Amino acid sequence: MVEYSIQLNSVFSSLADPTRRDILRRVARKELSVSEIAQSYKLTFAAVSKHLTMLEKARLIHKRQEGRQHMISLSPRALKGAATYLRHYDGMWRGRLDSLEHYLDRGKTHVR
Amino acid sequence: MVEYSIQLNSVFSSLADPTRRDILRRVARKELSVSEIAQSYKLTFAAVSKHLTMLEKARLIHKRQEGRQHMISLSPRALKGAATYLRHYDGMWRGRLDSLEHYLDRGKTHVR
DNA sequence: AGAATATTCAACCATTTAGTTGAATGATAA
DNA sequence: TTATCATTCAACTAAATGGTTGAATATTCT
Repeated sequence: MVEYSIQLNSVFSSLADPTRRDILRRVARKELSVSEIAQSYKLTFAAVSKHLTMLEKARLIHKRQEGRQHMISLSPRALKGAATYLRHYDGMWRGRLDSLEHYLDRGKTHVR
Repeated sequence: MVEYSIQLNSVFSSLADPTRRDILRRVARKELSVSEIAQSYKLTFAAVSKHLTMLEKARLIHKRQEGRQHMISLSPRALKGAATYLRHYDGMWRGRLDSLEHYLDRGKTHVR
């Protein structure tokens, strides 16, 4: 709430669902139609369509219409924001990492 | 659903909430008690406590008890999984990026 | 025009989430 | 022991999520 980037909300909630992550993985390799995507899951067409709507709102995919088919491709710009966010924490698991010493220090202060 | 990592679910849903991201940012700088954290938000104590429970389940924070206070610190191991996931897509926004040429190519195939 | 194909919309349901309030637990201080 | 402080639990509500089914829309084929 004290934070700048509202986009991270939709990007991270999109990534929180395994079906959506799987869709991203697949359209990253190759542009696919909605039908081609939907066939891979035990879900209804409508359910997959909803997932795609979410991914599109988060700007993680791009949808273009080709005849009666809607072709989906990855639009990785938004992912970059999330990656940048996480990279921010990169130093943390190198420096004061959850290493053995870390836990040993924890132990000490805990006894205090 | 076709996917390996179940942990990514809880990590990404944790990151989807701006309050939780803000908590992470703050405890990354300095270990803080639950009270100290809660004071910064207009939420009730209980609400913040719930956020912390979520972050702990996602293994993004570590909670240790010191007297009657519970001290919270960042536990960045889990974030690494998310970062690794995103790094997977790193090449994408360098190579076939949403650049001008990309859209021009799109235009061509679209006409076909 | 009519049929078939591809996708979305609308209405609904169950579950989860984010919040509240008030009581309960646990630890320290008087 | 009693009071106080720090935190959580329980019960509740409103909204969001992830799913369904069936109708609606848009495009292409005959």
